[in-house]
Amino acid sequence: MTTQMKPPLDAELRSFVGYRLKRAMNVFSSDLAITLRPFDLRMITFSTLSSVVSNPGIRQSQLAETLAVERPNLVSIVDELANRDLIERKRDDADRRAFGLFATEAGTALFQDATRAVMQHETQILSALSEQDIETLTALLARIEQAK
Amino acid sequence: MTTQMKPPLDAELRSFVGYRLKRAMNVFSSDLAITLRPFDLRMITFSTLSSVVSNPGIRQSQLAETLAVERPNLVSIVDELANRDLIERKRDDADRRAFGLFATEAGTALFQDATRAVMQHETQILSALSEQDIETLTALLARIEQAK
DNA sequence: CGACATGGTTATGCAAAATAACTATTTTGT
DNA sequence: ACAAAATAGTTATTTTGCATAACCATGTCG
Repeated sequence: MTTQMKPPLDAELRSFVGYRLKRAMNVFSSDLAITLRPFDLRMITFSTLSSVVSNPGIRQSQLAETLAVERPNLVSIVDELANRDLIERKRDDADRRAFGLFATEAGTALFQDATRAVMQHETQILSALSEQDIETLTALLARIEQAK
Repeated sequence: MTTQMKPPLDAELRSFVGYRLKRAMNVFSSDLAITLRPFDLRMITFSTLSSVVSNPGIRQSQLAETLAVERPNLVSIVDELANRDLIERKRDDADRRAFGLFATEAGTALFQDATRAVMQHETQILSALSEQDIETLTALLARIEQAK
């Protein structure tokens, strides 16, 4: 007698790439949240910190644009990081409406530690994929993103 | 003079697959939401309807498990579809705690129309990818999902 | 100078997602 | 057979993410 494998209840949905994308994303992000918890960071605060570390002096409006976050929502995110002295708002003398954002030493250090953890997380969750697979995946995702 | 391409402000983040995944997912899902609007369906109600059409008699608890939705949150989703007479709750005589869910004729019809639209949407948003690419992507996403 | 645009903020609303606690029914263990 | 535990569904509540409108301060342009 052959082993009869009954199809999952979402078999039809699995024919949609969008559904697969969402499922993979859920696994990935809930797992990543756990990785970031020890640093008291969420995905969005990690992303924000990353962009500030890599782009000293970046403005909130640029950040909002970059991370696809509404400006009003970015305020509390920046507040949170600033209150923890991980980043600083410095008034821009040339345009006194704007702030330049800068990571503090503590912010840079935390970011480096968190980055190591995130990289470890990625290699762990992607352990079933080869380097080549990951490049392929990245390229395919980029093409979807550009399809906008 | 060579054209100088300055790196995007999220260049570092783009080295993370998780970030790419999220960005691609955002494009995909906000676009899909527009596709579903004419049918007055959201991603989750479409998914629910799909599972009910494909699995007549499925229970809410199975549905919640399948779609990775908390049971309490599924109640209002099922309510919504039931109020629109797209699905029906029928008491299970064998286990009178449970309901079996069934799509009505109208529900099945709407689902078929919506499915056509979603399939069209997918071919459109994935138009830059070959059949082979899509299969590859699907397989890679499945492996991430299983990495749980 | 006055009109308009831009950077940041506040307030607010809405929907998604999670948790606790409850009723009704079924299953389990002795 | 019966008490205890488990399961199906529900209600109520909270938290969070995401979006919009309206506002202040500053800068730009006619």
